[in-house]
Amino acid sequence: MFESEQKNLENQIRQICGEKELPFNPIIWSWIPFSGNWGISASFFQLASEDAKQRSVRVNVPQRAQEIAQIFADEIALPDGFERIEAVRGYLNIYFSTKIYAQRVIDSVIDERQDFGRGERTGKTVMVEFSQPNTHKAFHVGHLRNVILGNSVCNILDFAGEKVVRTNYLGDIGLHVIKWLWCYMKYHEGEKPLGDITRWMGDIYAEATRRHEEEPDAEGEIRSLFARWDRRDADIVALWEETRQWSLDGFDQIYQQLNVHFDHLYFESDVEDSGKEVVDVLIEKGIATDERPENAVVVKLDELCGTKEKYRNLVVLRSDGTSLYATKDLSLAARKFEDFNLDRSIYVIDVRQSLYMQQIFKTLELMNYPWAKDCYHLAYEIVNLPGNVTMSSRDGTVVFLQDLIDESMERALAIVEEKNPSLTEEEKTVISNNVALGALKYSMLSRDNTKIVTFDWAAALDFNGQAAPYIQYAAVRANSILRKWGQGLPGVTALAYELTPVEVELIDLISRMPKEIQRSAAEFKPLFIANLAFDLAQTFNNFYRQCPVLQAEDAVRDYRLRLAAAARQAIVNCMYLLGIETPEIM
RNA sequence: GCCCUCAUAGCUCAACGGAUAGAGCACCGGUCUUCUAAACCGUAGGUUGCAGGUUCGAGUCCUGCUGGGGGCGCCA
Repeated sequence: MFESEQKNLENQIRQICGEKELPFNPIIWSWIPFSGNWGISASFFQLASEDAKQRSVRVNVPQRAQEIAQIFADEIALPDGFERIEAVRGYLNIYFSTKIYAQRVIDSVIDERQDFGRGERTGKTVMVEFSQPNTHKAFHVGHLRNVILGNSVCNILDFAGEKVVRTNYLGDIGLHVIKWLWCYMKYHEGEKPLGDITRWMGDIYAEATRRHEEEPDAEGEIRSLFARWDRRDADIVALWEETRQWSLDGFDQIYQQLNVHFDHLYFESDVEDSGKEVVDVLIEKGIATDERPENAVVVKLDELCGTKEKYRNLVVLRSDGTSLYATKDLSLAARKFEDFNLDRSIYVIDVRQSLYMQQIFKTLELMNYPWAKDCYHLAYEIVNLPGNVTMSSRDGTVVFLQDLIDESMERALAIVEEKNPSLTEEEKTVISNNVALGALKYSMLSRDNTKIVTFDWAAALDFNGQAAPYIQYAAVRANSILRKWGQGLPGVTALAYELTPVEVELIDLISRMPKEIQRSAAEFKPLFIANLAFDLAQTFNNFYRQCPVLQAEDAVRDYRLRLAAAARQAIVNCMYLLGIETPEIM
């Protein structure tokens, strides 16, 4: 928000460096880290160190940095909007005139509302592929992190200025589907899903797996069904299409609950044939080695790249000529760029597939696709159970998504009933929905992508502390002041009193939002936004306690009303980026 | 064997290579006659796994080690 002022200061520093024959480095501005001090800061240790090297003298760097900082503190002509400049221990601290900047921050939030924090359009298009569920299977908590992370990253990239294509890639073919069809035809012929479709589909899949192990004839029956599928027997294809649609409807139910949408869907079945064509090309170009029928078709990456045990070998086609995940991924990658003229292609896939992703990207590079370098694997750690146990449907350890949501909603509802019994049933439902899902999402987004999330019921259902409900509640409190005020927000109000430290801190935090969004987008880390949202909420709660709004004299009241509105908006915007809704009341 | 990743307060986690390593939970004690107490305040808690290195400066970067997790040709 302070770019032009920063530029001005940088230019002055550059000029002074010239005059004093000092080397010039690009200035890295950061916030003054002491609460209650609002302004920007830069350090001059590096400059001092380089200066000494250039002149081949030994200096005490911190001391010299302080001297240099002092030079700038003396020479710089403060631009409008700054009230103080000082050199402190090698740092140059430049303090905002709160009068001017506080107002600029508040005014622009109120003016831009839900767009506050948006970056300039970059004109770039980025595709984010996430979720990637298998049809005919269940959806459990292990799948949740991907959806929540992918969705949030999409929101953030969009807000940061890119055009985002939200894409899902559905595993609608393969052995798991045949197994499901086999079990359905044999034991559930004619049945149709009711209610929780995905659960129903998942139950049949679990049954199929069990029967497959238990029944001696199963293996043969499944194999012959696979053969019929391979021939594209009309009745099998018809059943596949019908049952696949059930799964898709079930996923829609889930995505709707999670408030996640996709702009485009790809299906494995769509890229299977084209994938085999890609493999032919690979063989033709000598990139892939065809060792059929004894062995598979393999891209020997280490051999081709001259690396040792780095990329290993990528199998791109089975020895019987059927396709693999890699077969399809290779053609899908190209198709994405053709279909949407992308600048970048992001894959949100868990960290266990890191090597595989590198293999795919490397193979694309060997095929000389110029966009191969624009593919990026956004790896995240998985969700485990306590004791570092990975959820597995085989072991029956999975926590079904719907169970979690239901339980969470129930608890949230009980708390709303207790805190606010006078609300209508509809209001209570909306609130418990926002609170329950918010808590769930926040718990996954507020830790780094590289950290394993340990799922346990108590933690998932804990609405206290650094969690979404705390943040939502802060926004609700702000809203409550505004509602009680009962009139439109006062117009632009000049600051007519000395801001208290907590007010300055709150405004400071609000002003950081645009930068945090850019940083978060650059690193694909919703965590930064999650942290900012919490800081905002915490500071707002302090403000709420320390600074009376409606009781204050008119000028103060008007200013604080606007500040409360701005703080609320900033919190709501952060939460939106996390895919979390903030209720009006709770 | 090779590669990736994680290790910070009792627990769960933060901390753009910078100033005094911070929150939450849990524990103990306090705060509703004032805009919703789903809140706030206070006390306590640390050799950032170990050893080197780079740097003016390292929880952060590099190397090695220890320990946990993951991955390494016909699963997705």
